[in-house]
Amino acid sequence: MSRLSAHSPNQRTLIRSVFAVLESHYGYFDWWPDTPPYQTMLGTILVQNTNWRNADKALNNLGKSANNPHLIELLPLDELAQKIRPSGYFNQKAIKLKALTEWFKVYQYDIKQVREIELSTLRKELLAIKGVGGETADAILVYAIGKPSFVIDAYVRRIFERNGLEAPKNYETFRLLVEQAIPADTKRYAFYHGLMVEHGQQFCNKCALCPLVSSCFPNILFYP
DNA sequence: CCCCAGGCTTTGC
DNA sequence: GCAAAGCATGGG
Repeated sequence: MSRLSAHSPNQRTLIRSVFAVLESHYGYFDWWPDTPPYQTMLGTILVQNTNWRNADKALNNLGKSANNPHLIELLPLDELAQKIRPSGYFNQKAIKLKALTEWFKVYQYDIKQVREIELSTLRKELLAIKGVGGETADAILVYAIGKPSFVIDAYVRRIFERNGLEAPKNYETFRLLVEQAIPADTKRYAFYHGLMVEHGQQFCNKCALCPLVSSCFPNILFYP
């Protein structure tokens, strides 16, 4: 299979085509729907390098605290760690949840105040939080805050690489590339990332090729 | 027993 | 600036 190198003129076309194929196959769905913003933020930390099943167990263990930053603030660190045990790395993640909550407190735990802030400013603030890297920051931005920042995760990388894209190794470079290929829109960014996860989870991660898209690849590569 | 899952920070070169 | 180690549980 031929690969499109970085800065190839067809690079963005390939990206758009992959999304188009997935969208036509799976149709629209509302991914991560109706989850309260604070709980969504906690979820982005808890799911780091684990599966959603384990992250969800941790959220359930938190009970009402999962959507109440005041309760998380009052919860002793070691108790918090024990509750989130199923998500793995629980000692580190407990510290991360505390740090994230401290950041939220600056805005009086009010998501509306957060949404007043400009995207680039918020992104810098989030990246400054201990335990929040690029992917987590973008997930918080798009799913909890509602800003158009595209999440680059293992699924996005894997699927694009298997479909001929020479994906930038650097996170920021990759994110900007995808964002240049798609109009900035929160709902669309959320949905397209959801498509990647949906598709990635339906196929064996060890497969050399991604069955659905690779079979469509000959038809979409040279599509204008 | 092995490997993997929607990362991030720290350390060492 | 990049590679490697460390963090830890649950499921196949």
